[in-house]
Amino acid sequence: MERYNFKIVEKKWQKIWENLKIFSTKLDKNKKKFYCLEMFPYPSGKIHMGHVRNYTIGDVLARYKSLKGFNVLHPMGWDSFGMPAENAARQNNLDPKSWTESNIQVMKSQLKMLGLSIDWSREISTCSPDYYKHQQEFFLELYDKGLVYRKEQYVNWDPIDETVLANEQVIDGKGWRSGAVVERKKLNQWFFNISKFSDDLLEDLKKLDEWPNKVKIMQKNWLGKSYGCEIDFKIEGSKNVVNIKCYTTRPDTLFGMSFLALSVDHPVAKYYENDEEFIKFKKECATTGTTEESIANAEKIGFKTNLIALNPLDKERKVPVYFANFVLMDYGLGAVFGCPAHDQRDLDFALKYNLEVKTVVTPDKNNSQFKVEKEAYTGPGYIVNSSFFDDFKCPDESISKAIAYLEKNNLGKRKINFRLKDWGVSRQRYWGCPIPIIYDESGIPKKVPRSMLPVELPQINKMPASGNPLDNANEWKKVKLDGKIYRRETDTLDTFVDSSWYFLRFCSPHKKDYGFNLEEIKYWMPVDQYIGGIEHAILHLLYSRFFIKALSFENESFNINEPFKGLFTQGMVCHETYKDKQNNWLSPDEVETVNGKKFLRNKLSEEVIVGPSESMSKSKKNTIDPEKIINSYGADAVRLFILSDSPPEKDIQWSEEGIASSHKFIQKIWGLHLEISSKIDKEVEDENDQLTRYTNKFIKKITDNLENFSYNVIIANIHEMYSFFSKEIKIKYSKETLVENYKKVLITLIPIIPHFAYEALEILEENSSLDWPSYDENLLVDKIIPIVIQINGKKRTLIETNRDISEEDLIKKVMINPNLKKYIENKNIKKKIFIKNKLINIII
RNA sequence: GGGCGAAUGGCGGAACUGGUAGACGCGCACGACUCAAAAUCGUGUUUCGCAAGAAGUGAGAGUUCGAUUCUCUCUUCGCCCA
Repeated sequence: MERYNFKIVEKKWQKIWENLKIFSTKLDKNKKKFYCLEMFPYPSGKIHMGHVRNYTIGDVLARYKSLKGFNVLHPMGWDSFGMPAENAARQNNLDPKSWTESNIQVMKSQLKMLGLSIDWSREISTCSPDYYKHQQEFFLELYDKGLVYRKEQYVNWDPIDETVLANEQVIDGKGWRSGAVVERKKLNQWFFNISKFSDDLLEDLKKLDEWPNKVKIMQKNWLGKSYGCEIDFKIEGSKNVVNIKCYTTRPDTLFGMSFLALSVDHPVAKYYENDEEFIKFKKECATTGTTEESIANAEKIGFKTNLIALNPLDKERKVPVYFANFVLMDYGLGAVFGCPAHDQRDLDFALKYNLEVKTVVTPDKNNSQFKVEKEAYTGPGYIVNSSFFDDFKCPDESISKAIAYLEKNNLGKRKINFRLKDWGVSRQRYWGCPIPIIYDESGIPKKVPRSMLPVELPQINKMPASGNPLDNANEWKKVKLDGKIYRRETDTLDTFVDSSWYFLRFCSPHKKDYGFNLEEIKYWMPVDQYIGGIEHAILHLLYSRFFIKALSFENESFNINEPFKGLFTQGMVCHETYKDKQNNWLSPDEVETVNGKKFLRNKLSEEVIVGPSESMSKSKKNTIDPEKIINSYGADAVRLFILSDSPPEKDIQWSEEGIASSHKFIQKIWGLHLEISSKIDKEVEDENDQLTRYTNKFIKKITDNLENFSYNVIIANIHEMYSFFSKEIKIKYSKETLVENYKKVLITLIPIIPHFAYEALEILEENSSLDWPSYDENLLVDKIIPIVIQINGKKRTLIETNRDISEEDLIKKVMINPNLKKYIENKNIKKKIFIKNKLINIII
């Protein structure tokens, strides 16, 4: 048998597809469009198995939709700005641009090896001025709409590297590279007013019925809408401070208040700026870090002021006012009242500073003895010890009645609050999109005129050891405009901005005067199916949704609400982990299997410690290089395996046995192919229709499973098809019948193993246009079917019988069935449950 | 601490709206080919049992003629938020 040579065949078809430009797409209003998009990669060096999985899943869908007759847009680009390029450039003594560009070349050729149906004529790269020019235009557009503003915010500052650190670069309060203790530093930064759209972002989630529920819930929690109340507290003890406003979601526990806590950044803090003790306390707070989690886990500490807050419901109750490290200025109003009995954080604080703990909610109305001591009670119940709030049902009734009371008496105001904060887009980095802003001598910002866009990054030869090169690019920083000298903004945009609109750019990638062509995005948008990792469930997807809303804000011609109609989140690719006796990680290449046990490849006497299968990562050395695998097994085998073992939304375990078996299977269907294509055409009398019936069912299964993303089941269907066909073709069929069915099967294989399928179709001299095969509903139903016979709900046997048999006729058959005799004989039949064409259950 | 999800053979997993549990693959066993091995092909493979049969989808209950599927309680694991 002639073996299938994937090396020749795959190269051949990739070349044909490229030369014929069959994947390049044009706007065609007569055809229904389908926009299939996978999250574009960061060009980090080489592709990894995660990319292979992501892009294979997308390619299956794109090729399927295209065979279905859709006008498919399936583009690819590069998310090519970002910190790794700066780090790599520092390490290798070169500049981020050339590092990035050479990575793109490598990864592009690797992606091409996979045989993806990508329209490469639409390729974009976010670090190209052709791309970021339009991003700068959008920035100015949002600026004009009042959606961009500047304010001071704290950043993590590394005093040794003289650089701003992202949260993930701060490890145990120290800079990841320098090890220096990170400081909190206030900087003027640019913000997008995403919180303006909080309600829209929340409301429109309801429309996204093709998104995983999980992602919608995560976004909902992130937006964090809460219904509460602003309460005005009268303050005694200072002539400067007469009142402080607090936001609370639990005004019903106001009678349990025993202190008021302020953020150290609260406006009231200015009266303590000269207090040495306060300065010391503020410094101590600064070491806790800026993430919500580190604040939550830190010990609760406070600084007692001389202020006294009056409980608005009972002026006789006066409580101390503290500054506390667990109150954040950017949530609510930077001030909260503490009710220790019903909030664990408040309770920790109260116990530390010996403050009153007054129980005001009881879980049980009849239990007057209930008293909170070491553990706050946050569950439902009834209000107690609260004067005219007593007996309110907690929480729903009590909260709404409390708010109503406070509003009526002018003590507070109903208020909705969101957890979502505005999006800080300034990054003190070189390798990002320059912010198109200049400052005059007095520091007043001014937009760079459109005619001067793009603001291009200055060329550098290598990254300096520390600091941002833009700060030192004196020539670049200086701008002459209308006879005046301006200084450029040296911050660049967060790379999440780059990826917030790239899907629009794909619709008109070559348009010079604007980021997109309205007619084209009206045809292509929204993305019908977006595919990527769950790690982007919140930020990237939320920012993209915001960006679309910001573009459509005050712009009626841009009437897109949501960028992604369907979302699919694929699982990770995992592999076993290996360690030697010295506890060093080993890569799969260093391990050899002998008789089911794993040994060191170069020292077969030493057994390897096999760890659990974990997501592939360089640090655990359990990565597999896709290029190597493609070279030894072929792209089709890789595609087949990456789809076969697990549902696409779950994690998959990469295994050597698995990929080898996929490769073998392709050889096996090639054998089937040779057998069918070499059949001699003979007259066949009385040909049965089993093959045609089977093919019909097969097409239905594949089609249904493609629609449901049950790609792993499709592979199982193909295995079944193989074994059915190999047996069935031994029975006499005319070549015509054989080829007709087999051809349909081959077309369904195109999305999965395209090179193989095209090669096989070509040998069959099938030059007609390729359309997704339809199935005949009539042929899906069999005339003879098995019916389950149950006695007392237990399956006893199967009876093969005509379809649509009546209950009476079936009972007759049951009665004479020898296997059933012993169960029914001399028994009283109490009841019969008959489900047509499925089963009969006889109760005795 | 809260939210969401999951749990099916030795392993990955399949099972339509409650109706034949374990498809398909891996692994394993046996057989064929071979001097032998690899490769390939064939057969078998939930557990207990020689068999008839019985048990069986994390544990326990419930609804139902019938539950992997629906409800409740619990256990373990994963993810997200804190």
